[in-house]
Amino acid sequence: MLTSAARNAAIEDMRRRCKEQGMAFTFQRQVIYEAVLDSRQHPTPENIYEQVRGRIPSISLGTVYKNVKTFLDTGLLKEVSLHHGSLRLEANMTPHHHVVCSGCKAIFDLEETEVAPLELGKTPLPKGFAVSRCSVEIIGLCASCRGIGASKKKTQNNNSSGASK
Amino acid sequence: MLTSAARNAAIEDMRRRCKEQGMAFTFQRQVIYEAVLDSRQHPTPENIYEQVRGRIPSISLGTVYKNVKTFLDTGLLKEVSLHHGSLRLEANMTPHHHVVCSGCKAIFDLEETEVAPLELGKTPLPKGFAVSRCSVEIIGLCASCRGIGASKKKTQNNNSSGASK
DNA sequence: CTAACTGCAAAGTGTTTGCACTCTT
DNA sequence: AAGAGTGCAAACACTTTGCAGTTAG
Repeated sequence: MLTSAARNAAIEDMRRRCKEQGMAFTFQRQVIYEAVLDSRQHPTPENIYEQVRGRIPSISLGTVYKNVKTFLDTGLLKEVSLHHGSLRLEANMTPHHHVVCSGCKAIFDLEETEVAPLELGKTPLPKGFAVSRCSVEIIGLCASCRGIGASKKKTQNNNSSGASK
Repeated sequence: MLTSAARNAAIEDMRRRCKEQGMAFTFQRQVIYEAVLDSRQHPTPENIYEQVRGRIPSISLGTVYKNVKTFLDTGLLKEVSLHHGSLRLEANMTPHHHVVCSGCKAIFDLEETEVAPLELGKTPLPKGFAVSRCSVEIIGLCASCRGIGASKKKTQNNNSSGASK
């Protein structure tokens, strides 16, 4: 939960960033941003749309998408998973961890034993939550994405299933 | 990488499972499964399709999807991320971890301090990989998904952005 | 006043489904 | 032979794009 002060600070910060980047501070943008801020569950664009419609009935889903994208580029919002958009599969059924490149979305495996085991002893889980497994994601940039310039390059995973066969 | 023996064992295991569940062991299935097995990068259905076409030019993308789904249900394959399908957003830009329910896809946040810090000292990362952050995902079933029967219920995240506002 | 933003609708991807034909068992 | 699986195409869901009208600065 966000304190009222922290919430206001976040909104103020957003207004400032809009100014800085020469983007208009519209009511729609404020309400969309607040919707994510206030959301306990990490919302989908559709969720945001539904919530925002409560305050701006005329808003369109397209506007939500456009602004969400703008916010992601600006660093005002973050996406929870780097792997939405398309299903990624694996045949390795033994528990293991992943190293993922935020540039090209490549995923490298790590044996479970290669990462020090997690200590969940003092971790406050939601009431009634039954843990089945823990997975660690080490996020960063792979060698080649660093090479081509560590920018937001969309080198996009050319993953032709690698050196398979 | 998979040793030839392990690969054969996996394929044999797959054949056995097909028998067990009364599903036909078709050439398409074998080749699709092998494509994932051989893939270093975690492939998308499209990646699999491309690779399989090398051996079965007449295969259709629909067949790949159908069989991938079957394999997921059977436990022969696993999906890397629980959050493909739709973008999930957050405004919390400070590093933190997630508790995710594999039933309803709900995501709960954990402060970074609530999980014991990771030790990456002896972790062998891919050459040249620059870590930017680590995120822990604690996967399991939330109280309500356990309640309704801990099966593969598709209660689907009704996430109306929670008690916001 | 001008550039940027909004709403709407049409176009794109990624994925699922229905159906006739074919193949495993 | 019978049921399951395949290929094809149409249908869907999620996201992006183009455009004319509107608004912030």
